[in-house]
Amino acid sequence: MRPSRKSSNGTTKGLQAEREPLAAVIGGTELQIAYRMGYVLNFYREPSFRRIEMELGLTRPEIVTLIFLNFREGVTASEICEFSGHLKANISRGIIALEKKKLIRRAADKTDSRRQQLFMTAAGRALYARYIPALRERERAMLACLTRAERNEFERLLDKLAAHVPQWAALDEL
Amino acid sequence: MRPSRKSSNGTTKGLQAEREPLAAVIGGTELQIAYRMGYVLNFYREPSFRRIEMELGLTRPEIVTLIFLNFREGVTASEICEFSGHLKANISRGIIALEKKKLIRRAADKTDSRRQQLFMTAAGRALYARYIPALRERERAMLACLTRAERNEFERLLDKLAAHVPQWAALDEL
DNA sequence: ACCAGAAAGTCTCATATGAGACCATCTCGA
DNA sequence: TCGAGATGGTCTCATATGAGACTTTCTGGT
Repeated sequence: MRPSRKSSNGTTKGLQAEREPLAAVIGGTELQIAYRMGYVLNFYREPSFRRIEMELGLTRPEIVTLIFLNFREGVTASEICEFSGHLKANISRGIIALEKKKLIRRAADKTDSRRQQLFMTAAGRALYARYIPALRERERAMLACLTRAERNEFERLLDKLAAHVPQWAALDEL
Repeated sequence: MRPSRKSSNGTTKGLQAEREPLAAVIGGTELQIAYRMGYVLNFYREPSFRRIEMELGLTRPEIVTLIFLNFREGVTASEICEFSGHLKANISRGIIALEKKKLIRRAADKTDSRRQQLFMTAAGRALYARYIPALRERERAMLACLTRAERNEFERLLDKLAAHVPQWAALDEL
């Protein structure tokens, strides 16, 4: 499932109500919780990411790579894959592109010459600084309807869910 | 951000621990809550969807369209866009493909000849029945680590977030 | 010390997707 | 009643993506 549009023309009117209360539609599918997570997340993430893609000429793997590098320099491509969920082919392409644009640089890992550690350049840091505020602000807006206590609880539950991902993510039968 | 791989070879070992506790990485980016939502959701959604894509030869818009139709017949393309987050061009293509495969049928809306209402065929229902159990089961697995009370609370918070989406989703400045 | 298999990263190919133009129909105000 | 603009849906084009083959390097068991 991919994100959401403003009806593709500029309004979000359709969301407000009209023929059915929103809740009726949202809760309608069988996958209640998963669907809602996707619904909220899509509206948060997609418009911002698309904007970054268009205005700064970055692909998603590139955007995500810079986010990870900002968090910790020296990270490798496969670590980014592991935690971003992008396919390694795409992260690889993104890294090549980022290096070409001088936004990151690579250094062979001394202990394992297959790996290459990644580092931001000043230009990379500058570009990152141009798009991250909007993402932060939009996250804030998304959560604004929750009380502080609710937000804390929501985060706690998400942490718990995230910590348990390894227990079921590998179950391909599902 | 798109989903997650099993390191691309078949194991999920990298997730378990190794160089850093998972939590350190997960919580590392600035966008704590948004990132975690994406992380969990990706591991839930992507493997299942990819499997459906490959085994049943459906695209994502097609999968989603069948899910919506199962919930309510007679829905139109733009309604599916509105709540699924897919672009209308893609839903349109999906609908055309689904009709070609005889999984749905279309009927012009009498009151507005631009719109066309969509209905599942028996074959569509049968195909839907083939993939939905795995999605349900995987959602169950994802939530299994929560107590019943936590799950209820999580759902309540998601509902609240979803209900407030219209208040900020349109803010393009963000 | 060796070899089978795993892991990191790159590449190719086919395809699904995003952007946006386009057409037809509808709506609403003057 | 007319015309401007909104809306539903389709199409085209360029591009990002998924699948998976491939190379090189590392690892663990014998």
